[in-house]
Amino acid sequence: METPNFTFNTTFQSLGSKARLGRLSTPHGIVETPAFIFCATKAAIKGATPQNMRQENTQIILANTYHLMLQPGSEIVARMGGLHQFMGWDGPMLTDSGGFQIFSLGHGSIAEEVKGRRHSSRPKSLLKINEEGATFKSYIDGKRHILTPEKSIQVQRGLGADLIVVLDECTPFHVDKSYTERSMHMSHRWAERSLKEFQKGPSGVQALYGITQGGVYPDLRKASADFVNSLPFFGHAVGGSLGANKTQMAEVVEMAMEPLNPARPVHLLGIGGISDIFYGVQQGIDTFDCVHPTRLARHGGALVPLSVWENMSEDPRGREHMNLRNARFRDDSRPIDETCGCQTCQTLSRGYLHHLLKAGEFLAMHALTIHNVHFMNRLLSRIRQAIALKCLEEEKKKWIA
RNA sequence: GCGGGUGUAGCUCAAUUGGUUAGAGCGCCAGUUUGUGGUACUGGAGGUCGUGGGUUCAAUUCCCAUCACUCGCC
Repeated sequence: METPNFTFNTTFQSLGSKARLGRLSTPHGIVETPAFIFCATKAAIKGATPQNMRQENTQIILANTYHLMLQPGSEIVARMGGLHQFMGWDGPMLTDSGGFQIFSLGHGSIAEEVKGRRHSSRPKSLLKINEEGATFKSYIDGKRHILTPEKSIQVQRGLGADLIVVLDECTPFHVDKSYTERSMHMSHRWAERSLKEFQKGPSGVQALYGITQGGVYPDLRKASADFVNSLPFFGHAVGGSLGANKTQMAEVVEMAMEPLNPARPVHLLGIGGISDIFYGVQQGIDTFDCVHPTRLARHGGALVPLSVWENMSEDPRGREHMNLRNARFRDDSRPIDETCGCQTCQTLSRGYLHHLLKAGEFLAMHALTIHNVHFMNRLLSRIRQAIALKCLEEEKKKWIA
């Protein structure tokens, strides 16, 4: 399973938990893990430039196969020199398989159900799913597309990210065990087909991640882990339904992680809350990705550590961000977080950001995105430091209550 | 000065032949956002229905007066 130009080494293993430090080496650079991967869905971080991302200490970003295959198409990106050159990001990069979007965007309610939520009125665009692959309508022009495991790998090859992922079916939370089991086996067959297609390509250019399925069922999670362990994937991603709430998610992550081969890096798909990251790290997760930090920024939310609430004499329990749209920030001349070193906190006040949000100025989203990106990179950096110093529990108390 | 029109939530407007706690959008106040269809979703506060009379069991609704704004004509 050695993939030329790609290596993953555990540089430190905690004794108290499964938390570990690692070095994930790619042709575009090294990622110190645990690390957070920001979502540049359509080859763009919404509201920030690649320079902004580098300036705020970003190690790695991700782009979405689903969106890019529809617009502008992987051929265009390939002709433009691949994603790195296309978007001006020369660091490590990952693309997902497009599987999740087909189900979450297509089924309408599944995205919500997957994460234990409800209500959605999106049009259904998923037309058919069978052994061959998934047929869906483009949300852009209604054109029919078929995404097969082979096609997903081909598209990702054209996009040219360092780390790529096998196509899977993301089962919604509400389905029963028998459906989850059948779906898991089909995703396994898709994984084998993805791997076979992957091996037809040039070696040493990209590394492939396999995904563990099994929903909330311990025996299925074990079977799926055994399966991905048995194939020569470079890394693993924890996928499928993680349950209906945070408590169940913790249980699922634990049961999914336990049997996975520790020699390979493990990515937890789509998770990015502060408390979730601490939990994941303690279960041995090496990388996370989530739209939360950047989406939250666009809605006026700034991620903050506990000290911010303490400085305002407010109860910090359960809070991970401040809503700068709140009227109480109208005449607050302090930065979001006095201890933050980001560009936004160096120059802009809460009161000004509040005004920008109220006035609908794009600058608000830009400034908050930069802050949240810096925050996540700082958080993960502190977590790595704490793991090395064997004080992760103490560190955690500085970020969440 | 004469004639017409309009006055309902902070704003733009709805309210069935007069009939129970007068609605919506936006705004405002707050909450939610976890493998991103870029500005979504949920909840909440807020009205002496221009003012004063009158008719009626009952008036935002009908009548009179009055004020404000507005259009047209002398």
